[in-house]
Amino acid sequence: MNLSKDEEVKAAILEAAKNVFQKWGLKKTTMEDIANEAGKGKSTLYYYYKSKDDLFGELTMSEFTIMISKAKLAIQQEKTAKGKLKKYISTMLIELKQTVSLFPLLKGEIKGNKELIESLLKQVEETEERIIIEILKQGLISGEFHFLSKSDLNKAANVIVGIVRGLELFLFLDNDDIEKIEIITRMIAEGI
Amino acid sequence: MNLSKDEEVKAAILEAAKNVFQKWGLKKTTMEDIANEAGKGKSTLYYYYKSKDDLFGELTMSEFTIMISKAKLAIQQEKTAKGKLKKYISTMLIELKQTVSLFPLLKGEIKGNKELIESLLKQVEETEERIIIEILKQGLISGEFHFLSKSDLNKAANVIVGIVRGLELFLFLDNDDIEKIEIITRMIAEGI
DNA sequence: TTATAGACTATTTTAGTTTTTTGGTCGAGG
DNA sequence: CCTCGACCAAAAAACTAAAATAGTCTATAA
Repeated sequence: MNLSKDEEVKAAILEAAKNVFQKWGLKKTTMEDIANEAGKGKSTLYYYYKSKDDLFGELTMSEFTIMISKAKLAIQQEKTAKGKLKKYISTMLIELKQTVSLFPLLKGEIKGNKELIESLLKQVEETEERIIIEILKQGLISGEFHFLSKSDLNKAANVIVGIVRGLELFLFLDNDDIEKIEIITRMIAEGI
Repeated sequence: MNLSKDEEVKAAILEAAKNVFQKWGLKKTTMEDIANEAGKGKSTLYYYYKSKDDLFGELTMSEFTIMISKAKLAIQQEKTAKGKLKKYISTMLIELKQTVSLFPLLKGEIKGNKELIESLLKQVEETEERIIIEILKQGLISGEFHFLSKSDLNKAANVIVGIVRGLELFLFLDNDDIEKIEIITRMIAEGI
């Protein structure tokens, strides 16, 4: 049961990091701030995470994983591919703003360690594309998508990720502006 | 005829500015660089532009105006609202990357003078929205847009600008990747 | 052995100062 | 009316010393 205990502490540290990031912003929080918030010594953090970058990376991916879980859950409750696509997009639009480390990353606000940043962005994009590809495949089989051809599938997924990313970052959505989200999802799924 | 001559020199200075911006990047070019490129004395620049910000602003809007002219020209050649919308989007996607000052501005790479930046962005967004609203109105009248209602018109235009902005900035389009652009425009106009 | 923390070090950031560059003005002159 | 060289004040870059911070090592308790 030691593994489980270990994971528990790691999660608690991530939670503490999330709290202080929210309070002070990413750039202004130190490892000691995180340690204090977690009620641990600073060196203890290094027992669980080999570097600050490592901790940041795991926090970011944890936030992303949670978002993806919510999206997948929402998708499951939809039968049609169009419904799934709509749910996916609206979930991502709503949830991303709640994240403290993923959102700044996608906005390009994070500076140091280009390799880490690139790797995180790559993982995120690939995961998103994979999910959308699955949805598109289903729609292709069911014949829901009138204008999508099999050969365009990957490119279409890539385009949709780009569209959603743009909307996430450039559309000022007041806390769930349901109307706008409805317009967006309908436009993509059904056309204007 | 002095006004015309005046405009000519102003345009030549903007052209010089564009050249050096392209060579050194916005941040690294000075008024003297621009003056040298234009073959003028630095103070002469100040006879035509009252400040560096003023010059930057006029260059940016000049690039934007050229883009908009191209888009409008392309739109004129289309009969249907859907056709116009497609042309508008593809023109903007292709042309923006060619700009040396508007593109960095939209990417958020420009730092100083918040007011100027905000004012430029506002002008750009409003102009884009106005054009799209006109197209949408036509489509509404002709009944081309199956899912668009009159009350959604402004929000829909806002959403489309957001979508296009996202694609401009996040989709890596190799010199006119016609296929992707076709997918994008079709997706927005016709749905998937 | 596992988990923790305190003391320590090496590296990075920051704050403060000096020097250089640059935006902008002025008056002279073609 | 248009252009420029000389000039100035303000901003930026370069440099440095001091402080903050990331990361390590060792001791210790469970």
